[in-house]
This record gives sequence, structure tokens and C-alpha cells, in this order.
Amino acid sequence: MLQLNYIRENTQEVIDRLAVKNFKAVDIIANVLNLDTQRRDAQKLLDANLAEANNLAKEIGMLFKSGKQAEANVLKERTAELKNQAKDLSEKHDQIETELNLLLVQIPNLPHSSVPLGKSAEHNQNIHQEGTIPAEGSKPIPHWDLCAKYNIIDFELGNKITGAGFPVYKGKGARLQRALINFFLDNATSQGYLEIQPPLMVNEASGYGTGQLPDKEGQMYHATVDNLYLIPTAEVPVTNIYRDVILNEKDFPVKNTAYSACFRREAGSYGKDVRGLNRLHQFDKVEIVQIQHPDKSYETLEEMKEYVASILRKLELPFRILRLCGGDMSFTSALTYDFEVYSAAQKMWLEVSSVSNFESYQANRMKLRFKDKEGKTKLAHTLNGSALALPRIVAALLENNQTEDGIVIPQALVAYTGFNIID
RNA sequence: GGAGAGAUGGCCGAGUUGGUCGAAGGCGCACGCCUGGAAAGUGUGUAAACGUCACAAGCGUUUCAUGGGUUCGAAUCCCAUUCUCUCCGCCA
Repeated sequence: MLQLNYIRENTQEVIDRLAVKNFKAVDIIANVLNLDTQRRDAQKLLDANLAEANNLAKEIGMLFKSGKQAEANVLKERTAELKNQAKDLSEKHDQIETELNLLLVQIPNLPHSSVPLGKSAEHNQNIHQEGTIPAEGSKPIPHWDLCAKYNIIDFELGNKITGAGFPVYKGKGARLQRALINFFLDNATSQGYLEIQPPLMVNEASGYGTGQLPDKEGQMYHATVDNLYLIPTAEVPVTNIYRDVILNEKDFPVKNTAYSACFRREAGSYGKDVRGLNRLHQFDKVEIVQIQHPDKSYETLEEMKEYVASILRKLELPFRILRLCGGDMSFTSALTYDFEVYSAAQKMWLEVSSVSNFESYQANRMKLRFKDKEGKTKLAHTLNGSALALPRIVAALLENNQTEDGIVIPQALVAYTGFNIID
């Protein structure tokens, strides 16, 4: 969430910048500031009350020690009075604070100054494109048919044992998954990322820390008996490693990578573009996470962007990079680059990675801080990106690399698959 | 799942007949002295949040797992919850 101080001191700027995200902030900000004033007033009264009570308690203690019971009892009457008041004051204070927080979590992160205006995906800025898009006129087979043809991914079998969106990978299909995961992890660790193997289930506090809770609750699978959530991305457990942590400045940058299965209910996204591997309930992904000094986070974002591009290049996939417009960005992001690969048979761009700088938005929510040179505690910046999500990479590899003899594996992957063709 | 023990500051660890306890001591860390330089030695400092305020100092409030209760006053007493450890059961 945004820092209250910042809203208080830069009110108009906050409202203007939120407008880029098409968020009408005037009313909610006014409410926040109003509650903020109320909360501080309430705290002043409560603090004064408690201070008096504390002093009286000390005096009473002294009187008891010197045997002046009667005098002590007189003071006790006053403390009883204070106690009653304190209860009311504290209830009022807590109530205001709860209300305030409820509003604060509804305010999205401020977009970076480079974020283009726009309402939806069509207004995203295409900032880079490379690789060869297969010529029009060719009639490539879509990946779901290729999966059946070579018997590598079985959607029907997944339907039988679990349900839609839970495919079964077989033979070279399974091996390809394993190869990609290892390929991605090896690339990341060679760039200085520490490999993490996180839990696939998280508790409520973690879900709240990265912003899935309370509002996106319906997107996660919930094991109600134990009140645990299946992770929608490794970002959740990995970033939460640093919840309530105060780092030293010399710890920067913190670089973590993690492979995990990801689980998403995808409630509400039926019908369009969900065929085959395009949208699954369970899929594999390697995630990269960095925690950085606020002064360097945008440098780091560019570095992460270049890193993701380098992997796609190694896989020889045509891709483009988009700078997301205000309307298409996530709630918590300040600047996001999306990576899309071209899928030859579907003749469309598929999102395979999203690299974002959250600045201090997540850090504020989960109290991830660092001590700067003067010894002051400040919020760190968090960044993350997919590097990469497997299903759509697989879809593009299958469709783009199909030949009469089979699916050709890109050279960089052969060492991992152990074969150079799926036939 | 059953029985028992326990949860204190970055770490270890005192404190549990309730009263200057945000909390002894040690380690670690930071700075200084010592040294040709370092180690050793030595001195000082070393939690966070919120409020007041200049995002200074100072002052006030809160925090000894979490939430509630008893009391003028609780790390210290009571209740609930969570977690950890030991033993038993079950088990990849």
C-alpha cells in the first residue's frame, strides 16, 4: 500500500498519478486524509490518558511502600475513571484505524512517469520486437493437435483425473517440462540469483503480504481445513521470506529465483483463448525476485528485462516487449514490461512473462525495510518477473518449430532434453 | 492424533513470591583508542511502530508468540489460540 505520509504531503500529485491508472482517487483520498486526522486526534487523547494512568500507578506504588494506604486509595478512584475513558478511546482509535486501512488497501500503486496513458491492452506500448514471424500462408498445426499427434501432453487424461486445466505430460512432453525448468534455473543462478525451493502452500499472512488477499481471494485455491492457500506464483512464498525483515544496505541486491508449480482458479475466464496450454489451473513457472535499494530499482528493472529477453533469444522464439499502459497494469505495480512470444498456428502473441517494479508498495504492506547509511530504517523496493512461465513457451515451441519430421528442439535446450526432435 | 515442556531484543540467555524492566549478562554489529598494519585488549553505542515535531533532539504511547482477562500496576497471575521441542502412535 501507499505510505500515508506520502499521501498527506503530496495529495494532488497522488491523485494526478492515479488518474493514469484510470483510478478516480479524489473521494477516497479525501476520506483517507480525514480518517488520518481523526486517528491522530484519537491517539493524542489516548496517549495523554495512558500517560496519566502510568504516572498514577507509580505514585500508588510508592504510597503503598511507605504505608500510606489511604492516600493511595484516593488516587485509585482517579485511575478507575481513566481506565473507563481509555477503553472508549482505544476502541474508537482502533475502529478509525481499521477503517483507514480498509481504504488504503483499495488504493493502487502509483504508476511510474514513463507509463503510457490508456485503458486496455491495445494501448500498451510496443517497445521492442525481434525474431522472425513465420510467413503468412503456411498452415501450421495448433499445439493442442500437435500434443495429441506426438502423444506428449494429454488434456483428456487430465480432465479424467482432475478436471479441465490440469493436463498430463507424457514421455518427451514430460521431459521437455523438466528440461525447461532446469534450463531456466541454470540461467538464473548463473546470473547470481539464489535458487529457492519454496512451500507451495502459504498462510493468510503471506497472502496478504503480497496482495493476493483480501481482494483476489477467489483466484487462489483454498484448503479451508488448514486455512492454507495454494500459491498462484512463487512470488508469494519467496517475497514473503522477507516479510518483517530489516536488511542492511550492503545486502542489496537480494536476488532469488524459484521454480514452482502455480495454481490458479481463473474464475470467470471461460471461453476465450483458453484452449490447450493457453490458460491452465496448474502450470510450472520459474520466477525471479529482486529486492533493491530505492535509488537503484529502475536500473534493476531494466537488467531483469534484458535478462528475460536473453532467455527468449536462446530459445529462438520471436518475441516483443510491451510497456503496459496505466489501464492494463496490475494494481500493485509501478511499471511493468510484458513479454509476448508469437504463436505460429494461433497467429497471436502469448504473454509469457511480466516483469514489474513494485517500488515500496509491497514492501510497505509486508514491512520489508533496510537500514540506510545514516542508520535510518526505510522501505526497500521489490521487483519480480517470470523467467519464464512454461505452458505458453511450450505452445510456441511446438507451433513454431514443427516440421514434417517432428518438432525441432532449439539448440540451447538439447543438452537439457537429451533429444533434438519430438517425433 | 495422545502425554509433557516451552515461546523474552539480530543471536544466546537472565528475569516468573507482580511495582523506575524496553528488559541484566554474553555474542554479534557500529564507531573510537591502542598498533607500522591486523589480531588481542579497551571505551562508547546498539529494537521497532505511532504521536508531538523540522522525516533533528527531546518527550509521550505501544510492543517480552498472538488475542482476551485479573490488578492502581504484568515479561511475571488466569483463559483461549498459534507455533516449537521431547516421548508415544501413524507414516513417505
